[in-house]
Amino acid sequence: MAPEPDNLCCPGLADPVLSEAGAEELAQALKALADPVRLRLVHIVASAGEACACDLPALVDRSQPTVSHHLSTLVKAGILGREQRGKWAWFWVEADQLSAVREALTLS
Amino acid sequence: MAPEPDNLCCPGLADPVLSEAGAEELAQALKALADPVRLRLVHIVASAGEACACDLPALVDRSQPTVSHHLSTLVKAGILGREQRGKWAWFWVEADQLSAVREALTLS
DNA sequence: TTCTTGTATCGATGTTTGTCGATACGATAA
DNA sequence: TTATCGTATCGACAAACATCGATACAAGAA
Repeated sequence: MAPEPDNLCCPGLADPVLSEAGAEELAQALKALADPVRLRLVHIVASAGEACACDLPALVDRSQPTVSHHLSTLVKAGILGREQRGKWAWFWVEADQLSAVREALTLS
Repeated sequence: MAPEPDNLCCPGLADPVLSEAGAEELAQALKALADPVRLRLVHIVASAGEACACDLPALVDRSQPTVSHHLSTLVKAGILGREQRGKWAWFWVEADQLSAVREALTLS
């Protein structure tokens, strides 16, 4: 396959541009965004500034448990913030985290 | 759950910011990027400008079929370009597609 | 406290996905 | 042509995931 273990055919190919750990972390954030329902949830919340969970199942046409699971995924990934207000759960977009993902996708 | 079918508790929540089809398409591109091995492949290729497939299995520590499968996923998503040169397959980053993904992640 | 209601968790299921060994395809070399 | 070698495809398998119904939890209302 390759000519030699450490005599690569392409120059500059040995530099660890993106570490294994860094790739794992970025992939985790991208995975949270790489679902059509979650993308729509993020856009809906972003366009409203804030949104309470009560409206979201109807807007994305999914069951309440499914939406809850997706929201929890997005919160865990740091893309959405969450706050309980009375009996309602409110969500907003963590713009910084989204920017970080965007910038991590900027290659040299 | 929600107060009324079309009397939402949050203003501006009914606008279809991101269509279902648009979400599906963007999710597809993000899914192609949302894997640590594929992310490292993209970064390796980007840092070298071009890379032939021969070196990549060793650099990402995966078998040749696995790397071939990942490269094919990235090419299908439009993130990598591919050209056969003699018996070697060469890859490069399609910067435009990557920029498009980045921009699609910019909310308002 | 008891009742009501919004949200999260549990359990199950069908689908997708990352991975590899074996094998087929393709292009150069002999 | 035949042999060699780089790459893609096939088949299989385990792990991850999206989804939902049922149920548990939590917070206000009565």
